[in-house]
Amino acid sequence: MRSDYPDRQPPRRQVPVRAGGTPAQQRDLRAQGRRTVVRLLDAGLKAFETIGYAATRVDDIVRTADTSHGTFYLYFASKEDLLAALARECATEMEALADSLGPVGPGAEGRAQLRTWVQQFVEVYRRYGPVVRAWSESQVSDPALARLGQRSLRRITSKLTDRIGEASRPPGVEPEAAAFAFIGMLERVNYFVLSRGLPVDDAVAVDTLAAVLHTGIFGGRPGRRVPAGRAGRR
Amino acid sequence: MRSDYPDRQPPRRQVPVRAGGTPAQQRDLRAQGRRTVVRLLDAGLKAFETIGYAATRVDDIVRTADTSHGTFYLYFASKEDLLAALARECATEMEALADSLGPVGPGAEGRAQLRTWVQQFVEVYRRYGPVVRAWSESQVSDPALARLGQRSLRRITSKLTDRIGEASRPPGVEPEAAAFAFIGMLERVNYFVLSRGLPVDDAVAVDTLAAVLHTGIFGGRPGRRVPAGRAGRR
Amino acid sequence: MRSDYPDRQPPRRQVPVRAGGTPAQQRDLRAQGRRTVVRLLDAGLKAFETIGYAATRVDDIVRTADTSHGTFYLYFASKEDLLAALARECATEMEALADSLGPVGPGAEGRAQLRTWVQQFVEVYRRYGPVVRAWSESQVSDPALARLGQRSLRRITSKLTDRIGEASRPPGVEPEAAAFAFIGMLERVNYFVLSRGLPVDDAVAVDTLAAVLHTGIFGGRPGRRVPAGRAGRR
Amino acid sequence: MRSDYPDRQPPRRQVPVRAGGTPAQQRDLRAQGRRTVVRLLDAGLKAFETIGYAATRVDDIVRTADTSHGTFYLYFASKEDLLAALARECATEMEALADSLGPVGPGAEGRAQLRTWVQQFVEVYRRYGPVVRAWSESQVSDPALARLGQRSLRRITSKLTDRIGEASRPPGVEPEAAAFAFIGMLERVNYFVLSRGLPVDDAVAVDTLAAVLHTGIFGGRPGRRVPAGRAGRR
DNA sequence: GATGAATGAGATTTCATTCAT
DNA sequence: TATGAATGAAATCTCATTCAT
Repeated sequence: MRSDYPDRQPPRRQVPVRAGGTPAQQRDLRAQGRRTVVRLLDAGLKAFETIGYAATRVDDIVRTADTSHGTFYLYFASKEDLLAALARECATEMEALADSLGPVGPGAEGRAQLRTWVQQFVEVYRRYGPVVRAWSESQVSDPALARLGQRSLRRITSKLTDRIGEASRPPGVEPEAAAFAFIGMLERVNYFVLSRGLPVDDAVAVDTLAAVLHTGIFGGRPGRRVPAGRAGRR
Repeated sequence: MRSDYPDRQPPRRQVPVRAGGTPAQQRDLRAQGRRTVVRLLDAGLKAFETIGYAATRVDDIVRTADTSHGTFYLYFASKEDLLAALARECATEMEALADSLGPVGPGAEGRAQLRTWVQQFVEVYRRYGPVVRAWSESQVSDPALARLGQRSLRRITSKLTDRIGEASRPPGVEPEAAAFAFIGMLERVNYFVLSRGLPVDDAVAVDTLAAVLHTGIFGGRPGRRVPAGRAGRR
Repeated sequence: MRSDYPDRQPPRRQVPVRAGGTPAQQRDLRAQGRRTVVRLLDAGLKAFETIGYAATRVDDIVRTADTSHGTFYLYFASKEDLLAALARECATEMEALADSLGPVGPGAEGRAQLRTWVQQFVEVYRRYGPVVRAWSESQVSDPALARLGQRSLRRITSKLTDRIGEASRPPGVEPEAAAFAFIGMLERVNYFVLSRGLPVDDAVAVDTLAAVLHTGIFGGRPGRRVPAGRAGRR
Repeated sequence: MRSDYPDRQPPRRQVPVRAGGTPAQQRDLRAQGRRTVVRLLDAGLKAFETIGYAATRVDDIVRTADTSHGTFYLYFASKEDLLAALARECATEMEALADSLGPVGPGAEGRAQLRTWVQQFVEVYRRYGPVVRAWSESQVSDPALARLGQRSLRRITSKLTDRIGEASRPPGVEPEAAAFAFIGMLERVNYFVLSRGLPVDDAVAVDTLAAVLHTGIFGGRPGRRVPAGRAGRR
């Protein structure tokens, strides 16, 4: 068995609004236009994923979307404008996710809830990882976009800070710092697993994350510890 | 009191070798040349810190270093070559740091050792953060440089994996995944604190990180937990 | 008193033919089509007025005309084709105006006639100024259109040259050069007043122009001169 | 005899400062760089002259200056930036010219002075005509540049307004409107003569302008009028 | 050793015009 | 008749790198 937990029904997440960028928002699109927007968004996300935001050329995006440069600029003002459109989608999902986290108790149930939440984070991140990274790196020059990122992060960590504050956490754990540790750990592990080929099974990663967060931050009772040396590397 | 631990004497770290890039290594530099190399390395690091590796132009570097384009190429073959030179410095420090981590016991002493180590990580990261990030993003095209990054990361996580495997960790914590969680959490929190203006005191962040890692990964006994709601947000 | 002259009945000018461009002339339009042509012509004139012919985009025109790119090309072959349509209207009016100038005597009556003519020029220019300017700048690539402009100008100046030649002008005034001075002065002053916000009342400008032209070109007797310093700046 | 006036010694005009655009002003150029700036300014002026500001491509300029696109942007931020550099030169000359106009008396001497001034205007315009025209058309988007144009025009017409106000001008001539008529007439006639191939000899044009301005605006006594019909077209 | 100048390949962006509905 | 979508040629602009002094 790869995971200590049974699979849970993931709550259905609503389809994100696939809106275009600045130029597209100044007129209303018909079906064909909306399809093109979606193709461009998908192509952009894929290119950011594959070669990174900075290295992506508009040319890479339009080639993947099977359209022309002219068309790209019909819907987006620039590469950064497309990133912004994706970022808005991502922010919506991330904030909904943050809002869905309930109190985390110290027992097995709390841990299971945490694990479910981590699992959902993984799913969102699997889609929007490159956006999150371009965002968190100083790679955006548009201040509005940077602010959107700050606000989103703040909103998520603020919710986490509250939940951590409610729990009977280990001594030395300051809630706000812990909130950033929480989200930072999730982000990086997902990045390593998804993009950098960390050879760890998804479910194992989720279990580990949930366990570390629960015990290390929320004061979860670990139960009987694994004796040293058992269940070693891979 | 901001920190649970007394300040410890940070072990003296050796001064890194400030070598130039490929062109500089093919001849031997006099004092003036060596000074120019150092100015360029510092300027590069600063620029990467401020505007990110991808957005940094050679022009930004030479302006900060108060020198010229021509001079830059006298010592470095390219922007990436300068990154590589910084990366070699960084790798040296990071690997030395990895090697310095001894076994981490479940008691107060283990936790103190962990905290010292985290503190040292913070110091190295404060200097080389931008290099680490450029490295971890898919922002390098030189395979040798990419390999250097992979190797360094692997060497650190492998050491961490060993130390985690030795400890009697909480159930669900798989050592290798936990090693990545460990390093990822450190990296991101430092990034947030140093570059993104996370309003958390350094010492508090270090305490929190040490506490989470010790309890959540190394099976540290937390002692009496902080009751819920106490010592809340800032 | 703002003007030295009573208002005169401006002679009724016929409504210009609002024909479309090349594509429109190859079929016959129904009422709806004709309305669209008029909307496009007006929108074009307005855009040329506001941002200049060169800077005007087809998009500016169709947005103002509240129609689409596709529709534009249903009636005009290009932006220049629309300019040509406006230019034909303008040429018709300008040449009719030129033909309407009778001999200008040196007395008060000659001056009044001149003033009336200047007034009519103002009215035509108020409408077609941007066309005249696009025309006079080397901004047209269509040779036929350029020729139309040359011919119109020539026809007007030739008429003026004749009228000036008939008059007993001041020494040094060569009729043809004076004709260009005449029309150039009118054009620029109107441009300054209408487009560049020259803070001079219309009637005052017309009076001044008529006075300068009459005395300076047609040898008009000024009567008693205004003593220096009187009726100074605004 | 082509002109009614003997040639006068034109007052030596100082060489204009040939400064580069925004990028060039942020560093100091050496001799080679300054030479390149001059080549680009000259090439730009020539291209604006030949094909008009709007139609000129940066490519036309660099081809004439025998250099590369890259070099162009080393010294100018854009085509408009080069226009601005030329405009600053032009404004300097025009304002100096405006300042040099003394009181214009009604006799032969006043007329001669006016003629000399007109002659100098012709010379400046011969050089900067295209700049003046690009300026006066709504062809600039940079507000600072537009303001420079307004200010220059205002400064010139304000000086002219004063001089006209001092003179005992014909009735109906309002000084400020007349100042615009003055400058507008000069500008357009020069434009027709220089760029549109008006077949009038330079000196004849200058004579005519001086005569019209002197008699029509400054109340100059024309002396014996030329009888109608004499000295007709060409 | 140092520098400013120059380059040109390649990226971004614009926009007149055509097309499919 | 009308339209929004699409196109691609051509323009603008950037910037790592080389060169001449």
